[in-house]
Amino acid sequence: MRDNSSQSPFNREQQYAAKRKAVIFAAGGAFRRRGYHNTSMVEIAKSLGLSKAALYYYVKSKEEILYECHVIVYGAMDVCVKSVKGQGDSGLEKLKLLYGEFASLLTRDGLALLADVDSLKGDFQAEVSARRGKIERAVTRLVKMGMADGSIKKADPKVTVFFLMGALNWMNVWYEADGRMSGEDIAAHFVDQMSAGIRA
Amino acid sequence: MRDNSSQSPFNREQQYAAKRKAVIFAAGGAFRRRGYHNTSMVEIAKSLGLSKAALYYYVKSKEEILYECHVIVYGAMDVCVKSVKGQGDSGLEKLKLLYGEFASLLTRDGLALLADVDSLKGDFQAEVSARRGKIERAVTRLVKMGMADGSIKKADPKVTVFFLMGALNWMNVWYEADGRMSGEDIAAHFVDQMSAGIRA
DNA sequence: AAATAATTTGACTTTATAGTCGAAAAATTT
DNA sequence: AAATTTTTCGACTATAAAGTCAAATTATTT
Repeated sequence: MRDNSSQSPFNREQQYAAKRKAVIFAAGGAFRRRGYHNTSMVEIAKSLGLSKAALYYYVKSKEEILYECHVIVYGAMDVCVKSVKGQGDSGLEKLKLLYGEFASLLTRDGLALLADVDSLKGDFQAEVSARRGKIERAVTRLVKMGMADGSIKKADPKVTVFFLMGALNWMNVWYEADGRMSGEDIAAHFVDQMSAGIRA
Repeated sequence: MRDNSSQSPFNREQQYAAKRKAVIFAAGGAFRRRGYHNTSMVEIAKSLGLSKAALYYYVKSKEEILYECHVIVYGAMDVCVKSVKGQGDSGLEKLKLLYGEFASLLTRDGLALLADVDSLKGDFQAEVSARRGKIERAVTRLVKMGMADGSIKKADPKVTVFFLMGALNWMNVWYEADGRMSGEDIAAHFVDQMSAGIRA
């Protein structure tokens, strides 16, 4: 009885977790491209070479997949928020760093800010809304800080944030890693256009 | 036998058209708020004090409603494109005028740029995509013009346009005519933030 | 007020797809 | 290689919501 419990390719739990993640990412990509309700469980299964029933060995429901997609992205965004803590001298500089992290996040790893929050019910929707709110508040905080320290032009903070988060959210619709332009180049462009729009 | 054929409240065709429009706008508002697939025909009907069956006296299918919603918005945007023709001295000035028209359009009349293009099939989707493409090209044209005449900072035109159209498209998600800020104020803010972002 | 036309409805059918389940197949352990 | 556990699947059920239709209701015309 060898103990393989910690060596990756032989570890049951890790294998399971990796496959579950593959299911969620395959689904997430399809959700981004065609929308949650326009993607069936059968299509997700086929894209992985599985039957629909096999999917339910890894997830409880289709809604749970959508929930996990959101949680993964907001988790990654939380990491961004932390990673820029303490960096940047002004509100604007801080915001540029954070926004750049967000933009490159969304051009990597197949992660996407899905819009389908309304397809979630009850606790799922509540938690996802809360996490989105948290991110939005982090951004708003920096915007207000910038307005206070004179690095960002004074204006309604909420609308300012909606504008720049909108541009980010819309990436799902058009961004495909098609090689025409690298994710980092797009991220750099976004930081430029965003910051020029609000600079004092 | 009086001839009422042209007096509005007694004209059959106009009555029918007005009611059909009410159906489409009620549905469009719900689609914007909760999404196409999260809105049932029964809900649309109830919001108008009708039964579901009555809806089908005015429209052929749910998909037709979504199609019409798109057509109405792109029609209104086409009008905007025409209305700013010949105005503005530089590419940037022209773009500001057009963008302002778009923004105030979307804060009036319950019109919204719906994202659910993928829920349309075949010809419906083809036509809506074509019309969206047309608008996008009109905007891109102005951006390129501005880059050529020196009023807009040189950068990748496509990404530049995606950014500013994204901010516009995202309005659906957050904008409610709740009085906190007037549509015109929001439109003015959007023009400012957009133009500052790309000005040479 | 009878006849005709427009509008609406309740009850029904159809359809797409989410989700279940017992058993088979594959991998792992003894 | 037998036993056990993990993974997969075919065939099924359940369900929500779209769409239909004949008949009832309401409005309009004669």
